[in-house]
Amino acid sequence: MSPADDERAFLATYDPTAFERPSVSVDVVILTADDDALHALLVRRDALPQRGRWALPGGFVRASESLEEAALRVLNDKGGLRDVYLEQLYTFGRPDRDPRMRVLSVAYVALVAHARLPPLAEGRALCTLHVPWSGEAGGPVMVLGEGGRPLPLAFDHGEMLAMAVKRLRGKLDYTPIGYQLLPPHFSLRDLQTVHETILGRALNKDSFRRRMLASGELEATGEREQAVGHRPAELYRFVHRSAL
Amino acid sequence: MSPADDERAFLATYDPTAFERPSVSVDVVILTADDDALHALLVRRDALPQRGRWALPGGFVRASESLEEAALRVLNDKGGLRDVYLEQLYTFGRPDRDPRMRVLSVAYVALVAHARLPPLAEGRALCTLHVPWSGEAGGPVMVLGEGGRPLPLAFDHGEMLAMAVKRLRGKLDYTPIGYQLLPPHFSLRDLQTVHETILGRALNKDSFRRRMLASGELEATGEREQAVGHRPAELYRFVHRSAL
DNA sequence: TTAATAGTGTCTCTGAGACACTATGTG
DNA sequence: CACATAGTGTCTCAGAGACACTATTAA
Repeated sequence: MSPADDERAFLATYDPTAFERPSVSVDVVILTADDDALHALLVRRDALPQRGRWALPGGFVRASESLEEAALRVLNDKGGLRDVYLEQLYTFGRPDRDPRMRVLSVAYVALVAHARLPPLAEGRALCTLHVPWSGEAGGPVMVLGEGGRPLPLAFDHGEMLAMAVKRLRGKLDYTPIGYQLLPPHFSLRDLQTVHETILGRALNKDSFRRRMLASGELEATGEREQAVGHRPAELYRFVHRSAL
Repeated sequence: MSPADDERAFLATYDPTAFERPSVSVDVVILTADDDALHALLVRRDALPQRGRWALPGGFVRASESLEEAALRVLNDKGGLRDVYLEQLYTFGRPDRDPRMRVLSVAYVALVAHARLPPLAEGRALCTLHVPWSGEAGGPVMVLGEGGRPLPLAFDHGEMLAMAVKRLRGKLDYTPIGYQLLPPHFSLRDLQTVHETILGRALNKDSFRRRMLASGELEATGEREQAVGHRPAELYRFVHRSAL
């Protein structure tokens, strides 16, 4: 019998139920920047468990789809979002993280320009993130709702939000990823504000300009800001570096 | 009925089989540096599927254990290793990545000093990694066995190895994580060699020394190298920074 | 004209690379 | 002694911060 026949014969008799299997979901941290603050799209749970608490949009992974496809589906179904930056974050697997049963959750981060967010359906909200630590130290984050009150988060979704911010801060050191949170054309000031919002600290204007322009990833569009009460800034777009 | 009662009543009637569930495994990239090269501990599969190919040590996640506990169990059972650096890497979930059934795999990276590796059991090997790309560009890696011949890898384990190297290279820019691959006391030359091995390029000696000593994470032990044919280097140990 | 921000030119400071020089072990 | 590598002192260069100065728009 050839090795290929071996494989076929084996697979025909294999029992896939021999090991206990957990449920697997994806949860997506959908981040936006506006008004000098980071916001995340959260969904109020109206089903048990954890009814009334706020959760990241998520869903169970279907048998035929990859993890990333599941995350894209969640983005589309729960946020009405397509073609956004999406990156796998971390997989959470504490046995007791969901009281119903064993559920692993693969967390993703998505970045969306504020203007691209469709109107929010009932039970959804853009909640403001408060990050009380600097750099990539990590730690808990607080999420404020409409009235500025802290919102109770479901499951370990607070951890996921915190890790998303941490990851983003790390990436910003070597990637101008902030443009994912801006419209296609933006001023350098806009970009700096986004970076400052993510990092939670002020940046040096001159140095920021120099770094961004030297990166070769920005291209002047020739357009300028409209109707601002001062000298309008030139608008730039992002271009992907040809080779490094 | 109180919210807490609601939760209890709900959980009592919840059907955990309502969604299809994949199997979940952990695979651990156990890395070591020796002879100016990175090595990974691989296991030759003698069961189907993919019999004869080389795989990362791994195992299915049990119902009662967290992902990290599963990875620690794999380290102990398949590598005889305890108290090593361990970090979650990425979760691989292509629906067809295992021909038996849907298996998600949460990959971990472990770093082990070469001297701490116990003798290898039958069917295990320390295989040399060849990384044909520089920086964090990413790309495929080649794994060489005893005779220097490329080994066929099982499933998507080549991707896991490549991502482990990529992650490690990224971390090295801001963490002297290389000490995890060295004995407790080591010379600066040893540390530099490890960093060069991981990065795949030569580093400036003076600058490396300055950076390491300035980081505040190294402490001179007062000991020196023994029986080298030249001036012996001072040995250092790592200390965890108190505050940043 | 004034207010406000965009954008530039330049000085300084710091960290990395380069390199020469000294120190200290073995044979 | 020669030799090899550890470790230091110092020059140069590049990038970041600081800051003053010019440019350009709306009101």
